[in-house]
Amino acid sequence: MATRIPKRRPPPAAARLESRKRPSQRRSRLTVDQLLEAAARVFEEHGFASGTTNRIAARAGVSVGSLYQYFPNKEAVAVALLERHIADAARRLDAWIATLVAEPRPLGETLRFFVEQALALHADRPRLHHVLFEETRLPPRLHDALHAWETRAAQRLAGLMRAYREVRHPNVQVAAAIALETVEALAHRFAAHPRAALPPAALARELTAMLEGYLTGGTSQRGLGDGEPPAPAGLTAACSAPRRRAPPS
Amino acid sequence: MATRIPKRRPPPAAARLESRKRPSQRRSRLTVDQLLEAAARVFEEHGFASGTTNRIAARAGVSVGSLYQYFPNKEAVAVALLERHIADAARRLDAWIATLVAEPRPLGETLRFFVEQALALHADRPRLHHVLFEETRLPPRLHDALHAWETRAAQRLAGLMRAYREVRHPNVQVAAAIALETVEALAHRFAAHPRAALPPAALARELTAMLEGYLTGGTSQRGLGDGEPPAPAGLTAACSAPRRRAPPS
DNA sequence: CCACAACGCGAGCAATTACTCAGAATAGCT
DNA sequence: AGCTATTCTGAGTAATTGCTCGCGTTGTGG
Repeated sequence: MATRIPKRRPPPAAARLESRKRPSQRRSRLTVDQLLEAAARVFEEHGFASGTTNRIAARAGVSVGSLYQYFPNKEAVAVALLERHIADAARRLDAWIATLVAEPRPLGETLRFFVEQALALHADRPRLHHVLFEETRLPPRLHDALHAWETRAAQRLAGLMRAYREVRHPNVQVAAAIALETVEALAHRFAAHPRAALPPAALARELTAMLEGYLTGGTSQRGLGDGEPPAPAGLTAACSAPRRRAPPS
Repeated sequence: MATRIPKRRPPPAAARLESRKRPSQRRSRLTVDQLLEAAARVFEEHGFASGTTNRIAARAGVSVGSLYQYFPNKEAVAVALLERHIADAARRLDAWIATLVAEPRPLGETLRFFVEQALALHADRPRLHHVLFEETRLPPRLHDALHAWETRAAQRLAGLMRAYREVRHPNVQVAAAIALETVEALAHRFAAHPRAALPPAALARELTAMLEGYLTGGTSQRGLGDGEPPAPAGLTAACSAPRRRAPPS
């Protein structure tokens, strides 16, 4: 079949994309929790398309009817899972930013911590991650939530970076956004398909180095206009280039 | 329904994952081409799960029967599309590496070209890309092909980098792999979901700067054992570090 | 022009799935 | 216990889809 979501029954009912019903008794709250955990496992195992609602219900030890009492449709289950994940990530981000603000550490350590946290966050249940983020068609609301999260994270990271004198990038906001996207993108990619040639430790080390170099380098604000021959035959220049932290002469 | 691929009919036929039949007349070769192009469009529009074989056939102006004469199942269509794409990418990579070897350019320009090519490659039909790479369960054969392509690309890039004296990373092979993965990951990410805050031009510029800094910085081969205070307050060191391509002592 | 092979057709089968509904079971209260 | 709202049940329904098969059409070699 295939995700026939807002189709089929125009007059009767099923168009309500909202939550349908909220569990009020303890029993039902437990049911919802079991359903969500079962859904996570089933999606992990079968993917979104083949992760059928019947399978989810069975795995949770309840009947399909119960599932549809709390979720208007299959997509809503995935969305709930996604929201739960986003909330968790946001909580973690806040926590470690608070830590770093409370007791500052050298830039290198901060970045390394950041990279490792991001990698760890994605290394946990990578298949589920993939199913939820890539296979599921997320509704606009979720898109917005994700965007908001990312913006907030970039701003917080920028704020953190501004505290370091070594960070010389001309536009900290942009630099933070790039750094965040880079880490996210690579974490995503390596969680889904680990590369034997680049084990997690090496990845973390290299990525940290790359970010540190990027943030502390004063490069790239010319760009745009390109041109300008940057050294005769593509050589010589190494550290000789004008920008350094402390101009030698 | 849902990708019921190697199921259902054990004795009769349909288990052959190979190509089934090859078109020999001109007419049939045209049919196959039309089918592939139609499949690309249909997958783009509906995703893999809802991109039904009937729809593909209809879009191609032929009947389903004809589709199944050349493809053993739906998945095979996606795989064919994917193989076509990989071949194309490999061809482009070879072409521009040849160009760069023929007439060398400064590192910055080379990197910028590399970044822009990668971004452009993914910016073309991003939705189709996503469907094929993320929504489709690719068979081991394809996985291997992709891995091979990536390895080859990394090696070629490393070879190219070795020609630049400014490239100071202690392990060019690793550096090239990281650079490649980074560009691929970001290209992928931004093709799928462009960020208004980071338009393509800015992304290309920043990414180029980041890579250049990374490749020309001698940082990162200590790491691993961590600890060791990296200079009083995380600064100074830049190109000053001792390691270069050739181990000093 | 003829016979044979390659190719194309498309109704329809069998499987699979999202989702419903009428009633049974349970919890919470007096 | 008795009563009501909440929760759970699961067989059933309509839709949808991958894929087949028997037959018609077109190309090719002689």
